[in-house]
Amino acid sequence: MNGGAISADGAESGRRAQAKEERRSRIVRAARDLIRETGDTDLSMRMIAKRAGVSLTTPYNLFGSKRAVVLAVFEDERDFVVRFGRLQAANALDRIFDAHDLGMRYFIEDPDFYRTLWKALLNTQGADSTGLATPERLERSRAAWRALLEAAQDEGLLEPAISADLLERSLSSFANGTMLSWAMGAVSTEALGPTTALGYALALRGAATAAGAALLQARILRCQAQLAGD
Amino acid sequence: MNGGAISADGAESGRRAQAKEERRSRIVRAARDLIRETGDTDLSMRMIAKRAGVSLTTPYNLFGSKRAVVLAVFEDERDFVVRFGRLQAANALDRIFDAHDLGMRYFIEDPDFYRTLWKALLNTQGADSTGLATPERLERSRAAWRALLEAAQDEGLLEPAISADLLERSLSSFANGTMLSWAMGAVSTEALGPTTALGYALALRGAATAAGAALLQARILRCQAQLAGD
DNA sequence: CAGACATTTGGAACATGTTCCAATTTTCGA
DNA sequence: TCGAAAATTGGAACATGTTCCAAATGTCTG
Repeated sequence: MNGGAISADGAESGRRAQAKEERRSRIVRAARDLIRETGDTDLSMRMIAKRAGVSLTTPYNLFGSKRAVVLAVFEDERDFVVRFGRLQAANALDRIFDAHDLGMRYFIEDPDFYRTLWKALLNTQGADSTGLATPERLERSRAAWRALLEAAQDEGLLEPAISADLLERSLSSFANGTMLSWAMGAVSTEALGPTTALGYALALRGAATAAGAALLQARILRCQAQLAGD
Repeated sequence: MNGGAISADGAESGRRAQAKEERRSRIVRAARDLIRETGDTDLSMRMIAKRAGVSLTTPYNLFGSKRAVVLAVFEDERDFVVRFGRLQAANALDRIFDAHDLGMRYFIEDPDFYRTLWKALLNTQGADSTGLATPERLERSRAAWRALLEAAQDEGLLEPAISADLLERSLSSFANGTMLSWAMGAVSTEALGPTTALGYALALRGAATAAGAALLQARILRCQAQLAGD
């Protein structure tokens, strides 16, 4: 029944599975290129299929919906969590903002591309509506952030009485809200970085010890100054 | 050229304008009723038009797009800013959370309705993509929040060094992000209130004076306790 | 090698948002 | 009251996401 062996890392190696995998990535690449070249326009399933050299029904077999294809493009572009561990900053709070910078860089360096992606991901016509990331991806990312927050607690910069889990949720909600405004055009690309950083700093300072609060106060004022030049 | 006189409050009184106004509200009402009765299903322009007793093209003449119709439904339901001024709480911070409760109540009391509305508003297919509110509405609401924040500064609960305008933006982004998660199903309706309140409290505490921080700390722990029962 | 199986393929079909158009109705100004 | 202007109307049309189907293609198992 199960064609082909399954190797250690879960990748199937049968010829059938391999061909399927190749079709998958051809579709993802086609979608990515179309967005890169034409933005929103021509990002239709018929176009994607034509570009990928497959039939219109194939993306539906492999992904299920247009939204799922776009989500695959999104996650394909972001090897975010991988670089997450390599943050060098001295204290945990600075590492948090370095991580934030890391994440923001994608959007700032390629705004048109990611804006299109985001807008497409917001379309929740289908019943499933799997959020803005694959469950596994989401969990990995959340765990990484939680680790940073817990480190900050261990270093005595954040109050241990405030749940790192809930704090992570708050930061993530804040980021999503700002991205939403950005995708809709209410926040400019230049303001995106400082705006999210300010929100992070405020929320973190709300959970900070005296030592942490001092560090964050400086950052808040810096973000404010950046945003003042508008 | 301009048919009919224009009365003081901007409402036109000519027969033509009156008929148009009535068609407008018939369409909005039809859309509202359809959402109430069937949720997402059957919320098509053809259905709305049929229910409103107008032709399919009329909503496009009067509103421009389906999204604009839904936005009109949304704003029709929320006389939010009106009740905003009548908040009684002793200190400005409590008034902020009362206002927050006021706003949340809509969503919590009628989750299906508002979830559908939100999901429809997220669809930014058209080029215009006017955000989540009419510009005038948005500005009125922002001004009301700003006033509350400035009152808190005047009462010595929030630091005056932190811009009330930017703080308002942060709170609003946070609310939008949480609503987004809620609309997509990642946050339950029961958790919606405490989750947004927690985010507000954290961000406000990040901008608070010592006096304000103490008040907010208590609220943060209360929200946390509410969310722990999951 | 041959048959069983899994997938892809074309193609049609459906509902949808949106636009265009000519014909019609309704209102307004003189 | 009459003609001009401003809508609405009905209908068709288009592109889209999505689903369905029978036929074809390729792959695995015995």
